[in-house]
Amino acid sequence: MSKSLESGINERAQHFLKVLIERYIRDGQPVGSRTLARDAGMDLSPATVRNVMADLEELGFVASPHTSAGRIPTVPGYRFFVDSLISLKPLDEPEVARVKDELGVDENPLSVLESASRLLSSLTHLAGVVMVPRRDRITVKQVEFIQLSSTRVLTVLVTAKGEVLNRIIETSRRFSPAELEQAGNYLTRHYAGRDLEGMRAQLVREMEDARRNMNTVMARLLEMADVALRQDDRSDYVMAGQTNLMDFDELAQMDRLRQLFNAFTEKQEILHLLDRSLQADGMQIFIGEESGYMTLESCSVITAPYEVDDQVVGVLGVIGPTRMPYDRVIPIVDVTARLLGAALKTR
Amino acid sequence: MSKSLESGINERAQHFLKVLIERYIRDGQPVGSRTLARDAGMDLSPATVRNVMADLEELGFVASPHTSAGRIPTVPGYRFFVDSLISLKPLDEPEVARVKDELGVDENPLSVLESASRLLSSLTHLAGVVMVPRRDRITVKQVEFIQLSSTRVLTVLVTAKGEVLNRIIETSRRFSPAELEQAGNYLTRHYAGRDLEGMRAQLVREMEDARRNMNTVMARLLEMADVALRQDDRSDYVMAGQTNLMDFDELAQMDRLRQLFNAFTEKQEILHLLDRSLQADGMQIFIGEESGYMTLESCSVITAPYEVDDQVVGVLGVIGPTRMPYDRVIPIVDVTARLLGAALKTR
DNA sequence: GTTGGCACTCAGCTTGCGTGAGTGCTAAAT
DNA sequence: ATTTAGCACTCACGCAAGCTGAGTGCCAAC
Repeated sequence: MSKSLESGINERAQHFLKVLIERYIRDGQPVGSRTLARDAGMDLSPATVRNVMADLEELGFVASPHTSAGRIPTVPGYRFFVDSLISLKPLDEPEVARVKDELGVDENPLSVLESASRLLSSLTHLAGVVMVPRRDRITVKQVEFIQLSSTRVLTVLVTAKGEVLNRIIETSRRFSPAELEQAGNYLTRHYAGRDLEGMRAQLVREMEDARRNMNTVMARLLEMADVALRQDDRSDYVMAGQTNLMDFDELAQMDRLRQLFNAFTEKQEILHLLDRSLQADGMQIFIGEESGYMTLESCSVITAPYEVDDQVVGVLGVIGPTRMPYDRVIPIVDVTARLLGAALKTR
Repeated sequence: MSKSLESGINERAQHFLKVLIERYIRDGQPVGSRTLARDAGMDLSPATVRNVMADLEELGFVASPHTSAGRIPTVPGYRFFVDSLISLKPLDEPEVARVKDELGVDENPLSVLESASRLLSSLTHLAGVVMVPRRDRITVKQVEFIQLSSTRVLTVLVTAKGEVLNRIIETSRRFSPAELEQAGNYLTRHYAGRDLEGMRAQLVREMEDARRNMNTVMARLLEMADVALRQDDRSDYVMAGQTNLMDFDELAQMDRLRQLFNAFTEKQEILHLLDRSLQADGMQIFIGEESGYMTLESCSVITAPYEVDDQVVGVLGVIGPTRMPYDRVIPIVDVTARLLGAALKTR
């Protein structure tokens, strides 16, 4: 209607939106024109602010829960805020030190992940989540085969970091212990230092060779190894601080909370979301309904990928109510992701 | 005071208490004299019932939340009820069949446990919990040692059921692959079929022998094996249906719920309780504060040990509000424990 | 020992009222 | 043309009053 509207959202309106959202995030109350006029520090009267608010409401950035309530941000409002208005509050030195420290102490890779999710939840007072690294980028140091029964063979993969992966495979034919040992030694000798994916590719090539040279025993053994490597442990995550979410009154209704906690134990929905974030590299922010899951209604999810040796191997993040302190949370997720990557680096 | 009181609690009073508790469990409302008079089916007037109630209150079996409210059971009331008054409602055929069925389908021992806890929670609408079996009673079929580095050896124990246990041990001395293989073969040959405990006992004896005969290499190897077997995986449990507990209004306050869910993720408190139940064999019922944990205030826990080949290897049970249908839940826990034992039996 | 009657209690619901925070609109001021 | 003051209006929320119903304890009669 008015000319200033046609040109979209002007400087001043943006400033008001920013202040409004910051205020709302701080104390969870709808923000009225009086308060906002004071907070914005621009020496304007509440009446003027009301005009601006009306514009912002028209544009869909804010809404009022009822006629005489003041305004709260909408999802598009938050979106615009995090995309264009936010001033991030980086962690201070002691905090960074703490993250480094707590990620450093442990040997066992799994408990490093657990520390990370505990850190995320305790720094943000939200729920922290860390996807376990994809294994196919992990380097293998040693391969052993152990006969379990006439048709079952246990494959033991030892990773460079000293983790041990077990895989049981059914074989069509019985192998002698000597053959198995030989196969293990062969793989260890020729493949050590490669990641699973690399091993698999190489294996396929050698299988061709063996078949051409009519070395059927070798071909069979390689085939078996291929099956073992192909078995992808389906992805998983570790989580901490779920109960933090009980403190937010926007999630205080039992049915909402129940849905949410069910999603946490079912895992697949969260896992799917994490996987999407893994594809789209870089930090991801899902605000409210944006994630597309009913269970995460009125929740926001912030994720960041973490990399080991310049390879993205997983994502981590936090889950909390839409009304969360993005300016603090985003740097926390970011830093944790970086430092987790560093902590997982081959020692 | 009155003559009937001195002689403790008489037949009729017991009947009233039973009916009252059944009624209260059914619909969660304090039970008044009028209702109780009707329910008890003894053709007595409310006034008479009131007299009896006054006696029961004096004895501490019931209490009234406020002056004009009717009575609800106290913890001692529930206690007396489950010890002396309860009429259990056994599962019907289809239900037993369902339990058998769902415990039977899976191969993997861990997912059998998960099925069990899911079953418990879905049959009772409470939270189901299953402790993972103690390993030291489990029979070992095969032992292998794999050199990881100069001082680290991976022990692979294959159980009779095809489970694989990994243990990494630090050794004081370097062993050759041949020595390790020999040791593995030796243990597999001489110890296969025994449980971990049995192996450990035998091992100690042979170590003595070896030392006497100055066979130091053998002594060292046996020592190493001893370390591997001694490593107890600390106990753990699987749980299902936690969110069921959100439906009970006696647990609907956020702080209570939060404490409870924290206890579920912390694990040690629950674990300790399960362990106590494991010591005291037979079914255990902890009502409200009886368990001694603040976090389980106004919760009851019902556990039963499950056995494989006449050996108690673990416990399972349910956690729910004090006001739970004990008459249904007790048989469910009982049957599930029996059938889980059967499902885990060596095939 | 059992019962009816009676006075009493008290949680919970409804109703009405006042208050305060906030709005939109209009007309005047800058 | 923007900003502001003023005004009427809306509505959640809190509070007190009042009513109702379920229930009790006690007493006197059966």
